[in-house]
Amino acid sequence: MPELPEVETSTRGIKPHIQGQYLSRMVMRRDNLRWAIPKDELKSLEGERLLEVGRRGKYIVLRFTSGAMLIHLGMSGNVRIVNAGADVSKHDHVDAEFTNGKALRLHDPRRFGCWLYTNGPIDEHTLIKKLGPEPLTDDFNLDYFWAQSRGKKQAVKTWVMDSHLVVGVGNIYACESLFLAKINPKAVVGRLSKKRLERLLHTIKHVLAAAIEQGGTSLKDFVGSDGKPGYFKQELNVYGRSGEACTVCGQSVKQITQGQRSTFYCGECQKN
DNA sequence: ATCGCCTCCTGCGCGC
DNA sequence: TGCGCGCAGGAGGCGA
Repeated sequence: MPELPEVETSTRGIKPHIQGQYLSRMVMRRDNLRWAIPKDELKSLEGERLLEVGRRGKYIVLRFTSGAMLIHLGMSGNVRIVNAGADVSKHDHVDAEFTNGKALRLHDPRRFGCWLYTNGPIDEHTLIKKLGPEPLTDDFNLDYFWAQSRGKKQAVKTWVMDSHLVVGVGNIYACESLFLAKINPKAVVGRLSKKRLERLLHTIKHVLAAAIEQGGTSLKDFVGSDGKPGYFKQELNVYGRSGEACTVCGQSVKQITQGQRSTFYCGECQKN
């Protein structure tokens, strides 16, 4: 589902409605998503003020006075602002209701997402502390990217999708970044030149920034927090275009499988 | 340490 | 119309 631009768009969308508000009630309609929902801990935040709505990687972070909530949308999740108590549809698993009458609602058919609690420093949470740098910050730079690449025998496509290397590069943006950098997704990371890694670094930043600018990619499940779809899909060069003409050279776009995920690329533009 | 495979789950589009 | 199949935006965990 959502890749980083979608999560960022969601975060920005929900923020003005709930940041600074007081949590009135947690409504949890299931016991678990990917992991158990820590109901008692989440309920312990009722009455507290939501100090900040933020994002780390693909986690939406809601920071309260004595603890925080970490929300991940998995493959099929979305969050939106509804009126507290609004009609519930299938797969609306959790609502966080606020005293202004609004609620943050998580909808996630496949339930690969999660809604967790932590009362320690957010950066030290088990799932957060191992995450790589944010792609749009200077922490994600050529020195780092180059150093991480040396000695790696992995294919570059699966490597850039590892959130421990850099967060936020999902299947769509990995394919699109490699296309724009003219690098074959099967290329072995440790054998890529610094020049090519520099190009990839820049295309990743560019593609993610452009996607955020446009409100995320609109595929099946993604709906922004205001209910409007994103508009990036029309700009995709290779993702989901198997058999169609490459936008640059006209050759048929190829589809292969890497790490149990589909990879789309142009055999002509991305020869090596 | 590194890598690749498996897994969680529902929904949708396709071919028959 | 119905059924079975394959595939879908993530990523932790495991075994080799």
